[in-house]
Amino acid sequence: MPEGHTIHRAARDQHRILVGQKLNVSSPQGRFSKEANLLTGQLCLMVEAFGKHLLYRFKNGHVLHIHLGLFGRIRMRKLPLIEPRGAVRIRLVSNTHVIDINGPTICQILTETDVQRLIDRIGPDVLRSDADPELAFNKINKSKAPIGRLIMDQHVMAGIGNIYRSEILWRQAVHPETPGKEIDRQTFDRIWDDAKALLTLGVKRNAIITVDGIHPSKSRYREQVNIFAKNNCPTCRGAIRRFEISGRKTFVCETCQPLIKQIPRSK
DNA sequence: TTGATTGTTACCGG
DNA sequence: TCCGGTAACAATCA
Repeated sequence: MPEGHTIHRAARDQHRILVGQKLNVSSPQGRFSKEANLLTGQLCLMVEAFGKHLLYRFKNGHVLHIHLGLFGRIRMRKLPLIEPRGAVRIRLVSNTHVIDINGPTICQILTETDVQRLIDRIGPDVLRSDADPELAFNKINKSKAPIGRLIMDQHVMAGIGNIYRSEILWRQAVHPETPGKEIDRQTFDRIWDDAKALLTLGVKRNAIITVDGIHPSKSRYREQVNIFAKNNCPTCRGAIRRFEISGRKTFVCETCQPLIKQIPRSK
């Protein structure tokens, strides 16, 4: 179940394991052989994440850029090597572990210039300590686009995916169709802080947990959510409305997240 | 076999 | 220029 938080989680774990080691890099299906050849035998200096983008920095200046997209996933296990499972595009092997990356939409080598362009392109990442929420608020504050679109727009702020958007807005009692410019600073801060807290928890538990005080489910899907793909609101038991924003399913409890009407102009 | 999916980008028209 | 819609791509599972 890859998503923003999983990527950060992977970055953090792999950071510990890959950094300071020369990696054996291969492309079991041959699709990224060129990238693998450029990296194999190179010393890994750093692994970091910007939003949902993962960067592996190597001593020779090459940067491996991975984005998992909708279907990609990363698996890490201890040696010994086993047969690649599914469509493994690239395999990173240290002296203790193997990391298989399946189905990324992006798997490429970047130069430092490319990296800077990437970082400039995306908004502040709620999970990074160097993130400046001001940048996100300034964009939201000027936009009449719905907040449900804006908080998931990685150019505005980075890290939130489709499940978290419905969950965060429900938790903060904000209707997803509220225009960005009607979100005041205090409300924005609540959204930002909640996103940060939920994504941090997600990284820690490696599952999307948005219900307070609950642990990952033991079932196949470990997620624990309030309204995403649910029929009834856990608070008021009312029906959850589902509709699309930016072509993605969104969930809202119209009772607990009323759409605040514009204040009529006074004459 | 079909449909759905925790994402992003390019492109086009208004 | 900005905004919204659509297609394309990716892999897996029920």
